[in-house]
Amino acid sequence: MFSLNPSSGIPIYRQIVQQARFAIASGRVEPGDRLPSVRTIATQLGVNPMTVSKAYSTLEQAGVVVRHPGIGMVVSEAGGDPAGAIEADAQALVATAKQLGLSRKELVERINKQWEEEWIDQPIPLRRSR
Amino acid sequence: MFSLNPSSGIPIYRQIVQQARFAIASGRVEPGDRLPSVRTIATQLGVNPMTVSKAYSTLEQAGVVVRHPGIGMVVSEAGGDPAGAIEADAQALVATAKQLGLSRKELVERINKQWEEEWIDQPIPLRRSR
DNA sequence: TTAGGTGTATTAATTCGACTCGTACACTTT
DNA sequence: AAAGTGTACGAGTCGAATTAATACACCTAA
Repeated sequence: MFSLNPSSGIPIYRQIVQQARFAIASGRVEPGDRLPSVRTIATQLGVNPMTVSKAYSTLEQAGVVVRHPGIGMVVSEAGGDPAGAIEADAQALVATAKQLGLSRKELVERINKQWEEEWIDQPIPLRRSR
Repeated sequence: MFSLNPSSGIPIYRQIVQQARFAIASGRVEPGDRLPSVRTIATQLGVNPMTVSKAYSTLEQAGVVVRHPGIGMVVSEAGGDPAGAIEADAQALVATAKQLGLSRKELVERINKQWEEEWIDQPIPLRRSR
């Protein structure tokens, strides 16, 4: 279910997060399904359990997954509401834009522009430059 | 013209960049005006000239300012596109949104919503240019 | 020409956060 | 209990970002 791309430069725990998200988005895993245990994945990937745990914590934080003590991580009903997770970023952006005197319209334009320039994170990572 | 907030955790050179941008956005400094010399600011803030230089380089890179050899840094004609200042925030937001599987439309909606709710201290009175 | 101004290339020291891992622990199921 | 679940805590490593010291190239104005 999970695999690593060591040469990607992308942190292990993020690769796990991405792949889990992709698995859910594609329907390969459905709400109510259990994800593999921390140790299962850790052994499979040759990685420390804590690293996998960090990935799971991230997913839980995002509401993608629910922790069931003694059982494991289960995909949540909605698969997580994305809106909450971007709250902080959105807030920062709007605040800065207002300080600079940008209009709402101009800000939205900027977002649209950025949207096209930006890559979509794929399960198989790509090189990002800045 | 410039001041530092040591407890903010924001790097010195970025504080300078930010303040210069606000000064321009608010009309306190206009296109054609000269910014204080590197050493003037450095002395005033008790900082190394290179730190100020880095701020200026950043501004030049963004097209906010033009380098006049032997003279100094002068605010460019357009004063730079204010939208450039939110580049970083916009990028972060879009990246997060995409990772969460949000559509462009949904993201824009979120922004609009945030725009209504948000009102934060605005350090500097603003003036829309152009 | 030269004195005094401009910004900066180079290099190095330092800080700081992200990432990973080892270990031990609390907890639930069976 | 025994065997499974996830995790708190701490330490180690690594690299990027930040700041500084110094010396330099350049332009202006007298």
